[in-house]
Amino acid sequence: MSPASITQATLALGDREGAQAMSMRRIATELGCDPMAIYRHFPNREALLDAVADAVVEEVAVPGGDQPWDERIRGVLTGMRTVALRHPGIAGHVASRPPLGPRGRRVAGVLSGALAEAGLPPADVVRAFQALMAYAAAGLRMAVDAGERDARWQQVSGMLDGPGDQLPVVGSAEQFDYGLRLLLNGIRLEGERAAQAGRVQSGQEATSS
Amino acid sequence: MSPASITQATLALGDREGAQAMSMRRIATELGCDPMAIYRHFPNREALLDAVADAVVEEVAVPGGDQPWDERIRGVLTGMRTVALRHPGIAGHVASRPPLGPRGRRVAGVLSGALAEAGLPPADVVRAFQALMAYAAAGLRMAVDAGERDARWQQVSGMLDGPGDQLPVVGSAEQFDYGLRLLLNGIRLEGERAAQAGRVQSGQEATSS
DNA sequence: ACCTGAACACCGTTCAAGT
DNA sequence: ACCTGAACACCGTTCAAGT
Repeated sequence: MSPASITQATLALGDREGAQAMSMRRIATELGCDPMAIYRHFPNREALLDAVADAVVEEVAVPGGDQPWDERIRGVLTGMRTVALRHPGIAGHVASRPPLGPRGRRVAGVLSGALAEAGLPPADVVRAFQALMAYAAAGLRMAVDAGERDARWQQVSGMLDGPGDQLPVVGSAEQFDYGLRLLLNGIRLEGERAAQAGRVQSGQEATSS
Repeated sequence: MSPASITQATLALGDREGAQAMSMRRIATELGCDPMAIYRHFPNREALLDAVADAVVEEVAVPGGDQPWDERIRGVLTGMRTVALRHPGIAGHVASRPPLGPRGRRVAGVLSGALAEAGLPPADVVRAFQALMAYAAAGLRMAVDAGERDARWQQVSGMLDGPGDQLPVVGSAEQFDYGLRLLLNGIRLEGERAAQAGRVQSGQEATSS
């Protein structure tokens, strides 16, 4: 009985039987102990789920620094999505929180480094970081909901009278990539503007209108 | 006792005492009836919350068609955020679902119309629509969480060693607007590319490389 | 036939009683 | 001092019993 063993058992239970199986009582049954024993290692259920989410984030492969900044952002965010979807029980919790556990900071570091390299000033790095995390969380949640919760997102496609059957599935990887491309395009533009403004301010003339 | 009166009572209760006050039992107490009476008008709790969310979406002002497409998107999405935050009890539920109730379709119509006007082909209208809804939901959720749930998002600013105190507050309107600008910039670029590709395909030459 | 409320199968967490 | 499990204060929903 340690924080790590409780975390692992909770993750396994969620993988096997879904999010609502991860109750303190069911987890205790899985561990063969009293529900109250868990409270000796975690202050409450939320703290335990945070630990499980952080364990999942550890599986995300961090792209090497040799790749261009946009590829690093794409890699780390699609990695988070893929890894979380391998663990359906905890995916919803991963989506609802920033990756700020000990393991999650690695991910945050990649993102902020890449955004700085894109040319964003420090204040905008924070803004863009939060926008990316928000988008990644929502994309993950759509994927989770599409699988388990309802068919309502499916109606969206029907409403917007596009080319019928060939529309991207809601919450799909392709759908996720498209939104990410929009954001990365927007970030690239912001970075270029900031670089140009910097050049003008330092006395050099801009080369294009 | 009608669906509408139950919906209104639930909304008022949530506004006054928060999300977790909206239990079937508390709602029944508010209405002065048996909890089971509600089930004669709604199949389950989720359906009731959907109705409450839809009632809130009705308050969103739909921008006039004379405004440019990006202003219409900005207007309708910030409107959803503002209106939802006026009703903190149900805001989390609004964030977790697409606005597909009878009233929500108005919002969906504005977005898809604006995206088509931006020059996106039909399949991309659906993709961009979903990306925008995902971002709006996540931004709303950040605002809700920042207020009620935890201070963890606040740590983000601290980690990314920006200019200390002057960083945008997590979940703030300013933060929301920044991410929206990134997306709208990305959409504008996509629309221009699609227009250019269309021109090339129809035999006209592109004017720039 | 319609309506009610007792009962079922759960929750997370507290706290007093045991070792 | 440490640990346990009974108990508290709730859930959403079913269903049998009443009118």
